Amino acid sequence: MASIIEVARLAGVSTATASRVVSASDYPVSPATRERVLEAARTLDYVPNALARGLLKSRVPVVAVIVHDITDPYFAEVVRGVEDGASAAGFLVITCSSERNAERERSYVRLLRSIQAAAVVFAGSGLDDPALNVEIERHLAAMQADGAAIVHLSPHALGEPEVSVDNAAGVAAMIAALVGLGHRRIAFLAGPRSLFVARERLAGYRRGLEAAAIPFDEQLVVRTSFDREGGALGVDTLLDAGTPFTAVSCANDLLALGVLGRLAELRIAVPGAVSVAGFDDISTASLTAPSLSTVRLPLRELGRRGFEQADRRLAGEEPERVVLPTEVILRGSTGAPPIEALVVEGTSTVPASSASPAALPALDAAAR
Amino acid sequence: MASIIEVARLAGVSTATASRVVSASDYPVSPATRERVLEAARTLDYVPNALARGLLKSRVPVVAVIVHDITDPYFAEVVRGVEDGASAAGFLVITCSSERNAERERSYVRLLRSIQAAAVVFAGSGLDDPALNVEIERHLAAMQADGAAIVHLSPHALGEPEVSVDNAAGVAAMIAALVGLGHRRIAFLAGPRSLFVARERLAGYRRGLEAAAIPFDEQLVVRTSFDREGGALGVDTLLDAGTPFTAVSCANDLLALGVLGRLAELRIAVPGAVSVAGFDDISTASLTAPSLSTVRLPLRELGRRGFEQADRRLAGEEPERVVLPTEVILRGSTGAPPIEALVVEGTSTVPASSASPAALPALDAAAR
DNA sequence: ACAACGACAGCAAACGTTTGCTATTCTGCG
DNA sequence: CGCAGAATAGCAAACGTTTGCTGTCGTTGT
Repeated sequence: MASIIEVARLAGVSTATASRVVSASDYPVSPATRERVLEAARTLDYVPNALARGLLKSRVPVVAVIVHDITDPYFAEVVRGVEDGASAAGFLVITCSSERNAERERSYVRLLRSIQAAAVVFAGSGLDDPALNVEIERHLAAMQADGAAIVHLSPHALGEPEVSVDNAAGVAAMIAALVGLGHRRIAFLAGPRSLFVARERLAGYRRGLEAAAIPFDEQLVVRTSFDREGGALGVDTLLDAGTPFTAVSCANDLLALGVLGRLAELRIAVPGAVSVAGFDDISTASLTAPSLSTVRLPLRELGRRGFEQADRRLAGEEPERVVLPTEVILRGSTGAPPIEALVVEGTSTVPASSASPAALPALDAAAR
Repeated sequence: MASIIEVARLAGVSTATASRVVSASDYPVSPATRERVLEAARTLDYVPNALARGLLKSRVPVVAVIVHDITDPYFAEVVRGVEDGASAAGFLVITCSSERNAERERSYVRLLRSIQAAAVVFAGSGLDDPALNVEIERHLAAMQADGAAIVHLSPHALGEPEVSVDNAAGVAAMIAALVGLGHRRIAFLAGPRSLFVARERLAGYRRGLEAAAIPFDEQLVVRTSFDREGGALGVDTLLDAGTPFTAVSCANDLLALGVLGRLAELRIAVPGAVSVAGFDDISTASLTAPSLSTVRLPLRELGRRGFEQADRRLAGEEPERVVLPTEVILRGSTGAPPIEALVVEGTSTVPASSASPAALPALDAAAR
């Protein structure tokens, strides 16, 4: 691998001059000399060594996006948004998937710090591992002190994200829509307790309930992992608990997909017996049977703004907090609650714990 | 950001000794000294500078995966496979999405070369831009000469991939399955002409036809982009051409998803009027309505083997070519062809170009 | 004709590591 | 008691850049 020294030698100039030519500095170099250097660089297939350069400049033109799970379409879409902006601005984007493992996240942050990445964008929320978070935050602080830009797209241990989506309002809006359809007993699959974003969405659920003057029932919220398995498991948990419900709202689409799957296995009609709603509007949502009602998040836009924010910081400008709006999309998986459920709800105010399973009359343990 | 010099000073040792401690070299250092250095490093929050280290060692413990499209589940799954292996071996994985843009791919390769990544895994096939490919190959050759491992998971400009999936056999098997169901007029959505992998799959289609002694009809293959839009467009093209068909086999699932969507819009029954088959078995495939028949690829395994291969090369061992098997998964989107079509096929051997549109009797331009 | 200045080129230091070699200390053995 | 040799520690060079400073022209203005 040719170095600038060889380029300089071949061009018959000093390394200083050669450097000034190849790095497109604004230092004056005569056209003739410049041409000779360029020619030499071409001949030798010269590629500047980013390490040496970064060593000196303490910054490498890379923006990293840290995601929880690279197979989750939510993150894929956000990454693409970041790419939209970053590539245009001459940065290269690298994606790091923590697999929801705080230790791995720590490793990535360390790597990024040690290669002096210009910016790191956290697409997912914090991981709630106190010990490791302390370390991660220390790295981030050090990077920021070094001039790097750190941007969060979700709530995290240290506070509010720079750019985000109004999760709580989104869920609340979906709850309102469900209530509008006639539902009163709405279960909520909240995702993992450890994810900040999951907590926000849960808060949205409570807020939505409150707005409709429906009492919160702990029995109706179940916490699982943020994936399809979690959704299936959630259905089982809900059914086992025996508390009646006519709709289940999920903290993300993957959960809802799992719910749909499990419900289909159990031959429970959607939306006939139970309505199902997701959150995120990943591309699969419109393809399922029935198609999934969900809350659309401007994911790509979120990524784009995330980069914008980073770029702004790099330029020394003040950050500017932005919250993107969401939109409820009603598709085939939601409908009016079954008649029996309405009757039960309408005629009595049975306490949740002792309510009859009238909302799902056809269901008993044997059916599963 | 504390450097090793400060650590050494604080510990009261030379940088050499400090380096030997923090880099876990096997050079002997007395326990007492070691402890002092470690303590100092902890106090100062020392993080080794990967740039300086890489500058000297000419290798950074990073394996990069280059994909075409980060939102494509196919690639996400492969990346995850690479991560499985790489993380275990102490490498960090970074994903670079070229967006099928050869120039961007070139930039990534340059970056990777210039940061001395230990390995780069190409998940997708080559991009068929001769000029840029020459440059990319030059970079790769230089990296390899430098000790980096380059692994291809798909056919590319310079030849066979180190690890791959038997694309042609997979498609051929699907064609055989379709033929087994009674289909004779099978269209093929081939994806873009410029993708090597698309060509392989098209070859599989021809081979499958040949095995069933069905003549190849150029009218039945349509080339589009490798995404949902391509699938929808493919349906339109096929219908416009007027050549009858009872099944459409797609070169990937995204195309098939697009086909399913467009067919639903046109109210053409699947599999009643047309059977649809995909390729890849992305996770969405089992969730659509009807669920998608497809060819399952061991994607995660592919990624895992890809890393294995890279690791082997890094260790100086000989590469070992491996081809992973595929499996046909028949779900709800395929079935027997409609009766009318069978009659037409059975009673006459009308040349393709003048065949009546009997295979899709309910269809005319007005319907769309 | 001379001073002053602008345009260009080169020297060498610095970035933060690793490592070959040399220097020092200590141990144990003859 | 002297010495070989093991066990440690340190010196300094090297990796490939960038850039402040200095030096050398040639040109312009008076």
